[in-house]
Amino acid sequence: MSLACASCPVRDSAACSVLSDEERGALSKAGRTRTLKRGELLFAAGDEQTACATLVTGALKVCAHDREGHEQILSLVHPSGFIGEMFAPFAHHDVVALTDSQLCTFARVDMERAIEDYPALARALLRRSQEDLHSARTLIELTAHGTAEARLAALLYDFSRAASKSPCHPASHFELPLTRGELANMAGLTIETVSRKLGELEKSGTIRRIGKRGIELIDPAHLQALSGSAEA
Amino acid sequence: MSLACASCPVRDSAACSVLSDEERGALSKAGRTRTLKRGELLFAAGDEQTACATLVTGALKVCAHDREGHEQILSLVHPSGFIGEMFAPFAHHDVVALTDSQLCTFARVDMERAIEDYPALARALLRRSQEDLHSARTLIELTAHGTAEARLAALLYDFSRAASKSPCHPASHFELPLTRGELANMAGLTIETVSRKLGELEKSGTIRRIGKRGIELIDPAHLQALSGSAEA
DNA sequence: CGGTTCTTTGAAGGTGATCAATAGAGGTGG
DNA sequence: CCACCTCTATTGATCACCTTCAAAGAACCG
Repeated sequence: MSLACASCPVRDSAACSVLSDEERGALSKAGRTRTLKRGELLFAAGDEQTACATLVTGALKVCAHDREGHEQILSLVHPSGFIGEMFAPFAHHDVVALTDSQLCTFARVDMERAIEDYPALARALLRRSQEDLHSARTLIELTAHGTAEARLAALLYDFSRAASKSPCHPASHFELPLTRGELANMAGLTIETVSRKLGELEKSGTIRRIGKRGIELIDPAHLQALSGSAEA
Repeated sequence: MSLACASCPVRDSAACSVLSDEERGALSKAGRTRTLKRGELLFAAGDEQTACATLVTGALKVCAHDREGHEQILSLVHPSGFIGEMFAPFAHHDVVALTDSQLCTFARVDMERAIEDYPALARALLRRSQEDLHSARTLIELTAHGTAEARLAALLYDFSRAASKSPCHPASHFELPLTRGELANMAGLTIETVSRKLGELEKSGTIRRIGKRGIELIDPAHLQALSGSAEA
């Protein structure tokens, strides 16, 4: 294997985990590892020769830009996530590293062939795509309604669950992969409002800020209540 | 064939269009047609025995509800669209008919079997799922930023393109499948603001309202300019 | 025609955006 | 090691926009 699949941290969770060792070995020959530093661009909107990739370590954001250059974050990608618009003639969005990251990249033609050769891979990608769809809809739910406080609470609660290993219980401490500006962007607010509301959440004893990026959940139930979410 | 595939209006565009006639015939034996009247529920959030469906005629909305009962529209489904969370243990969202609709429904187990038996179907659903993902992200882009006018303009422009047969040029006249309240919901605004802004768009000569649901685009370029979108 | 629902229009108030300045963190080079 | 610079975050004051509350008008259906 040209890629270090044997020691890959996402070998049991990425899309390729459904392949047998031989199949995975064959696919890995077509792939290339790549490392990105924080802020580096993986794919650019408009690229015609788009590739796909599985994120191994780090974090990415998928974002659009309006014609005035304002950025809108559409999705975050965590390890074992798959990125790539395999059926579009060109990439619609930029993909940027939020932190230093490692990936497996594949040329589009190779991935197309792999999907035809390995039906299980197509099913795995279908499953992943539907999960991405669900995440996108969750983000719609967060940003469409409610006050600034509710949106921020919902976003933080969502992140705390993403950071947790158990799917239901939120992590009590986590590091935001985002700057304040990116947080504001996702919540549809301004930096200043986010800063103020975080301060209020801290004063009310709901969270505690640790350094610039760290968040400790002191009262997760209250955070969830503020978010107005319908989850149990 | 138990379903009228031969005369189905979406036989060349739905996911099942990738199947051969015999394959489609076999699948259709497992499916059932269903008609819904405006407002009827197809799937309810929390349903454990979820099914899937292809929309043949009409229009659907996918929506979530927060604990106070407020609805949030997450997606619209047009004919040939596929609905169903095939990998989730239960449905996350309600699916409701916006107008009288016809569908082909399939039990989950039958669709799972079909995906395994017909790899081309899995690929078709993957493609469709990625398109749905792109639509969801477009909606995020619409609702996250900009003024009320920009959001409404973007939404209307999006609908006009969906109503058009040619993928790029907007339809000059179309019927909204949504009430004012649903429009407001999708744009993240109130009914009153939508009503006011529609009035302003009409006074400025950008659109014309025809009856309660009809919209005529008088100045599509201006509408697009107001939307702040990055499209060419 | 009366009832219900949806839409339009009006006036007041609040929430978050904007503008502006300060403070802190991280990095580089002297 | 510290000075310096840049980038990010916090805090404050003002204002505009949208929401909220309220009522009247229009469409639909019995």
